[in-house]
Amino acid sequence: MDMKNNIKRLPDSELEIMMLIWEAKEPVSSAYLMEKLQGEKNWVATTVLNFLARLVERGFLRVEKRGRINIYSPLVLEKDYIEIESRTFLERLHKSSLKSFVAALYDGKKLSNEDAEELKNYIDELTKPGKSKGE
Amino acid sequence: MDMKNNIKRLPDSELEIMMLIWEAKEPVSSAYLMEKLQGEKNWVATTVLNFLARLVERGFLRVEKRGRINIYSPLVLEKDYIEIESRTFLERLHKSSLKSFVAALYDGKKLSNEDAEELKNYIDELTKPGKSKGE
DNA sequence: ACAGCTGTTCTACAATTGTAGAACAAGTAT
DNA sequence: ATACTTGTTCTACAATTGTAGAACAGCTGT
Repeated sequence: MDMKNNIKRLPDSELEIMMLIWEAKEPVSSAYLMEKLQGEKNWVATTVLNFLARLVERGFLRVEKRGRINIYSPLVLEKDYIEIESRTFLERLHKSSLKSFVAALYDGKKLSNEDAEELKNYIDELTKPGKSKGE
Repeated sequence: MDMKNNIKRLPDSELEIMMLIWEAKEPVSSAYLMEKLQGEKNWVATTVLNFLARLVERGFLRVEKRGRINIYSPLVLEKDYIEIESRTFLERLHKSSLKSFVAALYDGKKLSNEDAEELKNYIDELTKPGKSKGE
């Protein structure tokens, strides 16, 4: 119940692997990952396998041998990891100001008015009284 | 005019230094930085000086010798760096969905209703027709 | 002019990360 | 049973990052 606290930031490559595994919604084999990485990254098998091994060491993955092949499943929840990373990112680069974050994107023209609208509606939902999520 | 394109992500420590320099709004000495880092980090002088040297190599800082001491000024705009990092972060962890980002913070209870309100008002401003900044 | 002091630059080194060859082990085909 | 194939584990190594001692250079006080 405090496993969530010692989640440490992952290096880029390992995060990329984790994202694919989380996305899969179920335990995956390295073959599945190689498949998904087609075109994207041109990592040879051992490279990917090494990242997977490191993720296991870090406690991010659990590996289960099914015959000769390895099946990996996440031990850290995507939600938890993303939440922590998002918070620390906001803290480090925006002094925890979400407004500053949004402003940065908007200034860079990377946030369209449509995105802004969507977000506004979403926030409206969140802040609508009576709508207290969690229970 | 394309210096902005080869901005590369900084390692944590160097970013921390850059943030202080940007915040200063004017060229600073290493002494000033040591001052600011008091309590925060317990880096000895050479450590900080080394980070500064690396930032100069990377093209993030310009150094000007004033007598025996070094005065550093940013060559990369805070705005540009933050914008790029924010965009890539959103891309990598949230598939570019700002809504997903906000949801992560809110779920983690790290986004208070006040913050949400503030952001909503801000977005209202942004999307208010006629208010097209930039031209 | 000389000895100290102090900011700067060089050099060093361990840990981490990206990347992959070498070696190995467990099925598979014959 | 034997050789082949193929996923896995070991080992390796260069580049990057965090961290700082050693050496150096320019004031400063006497």
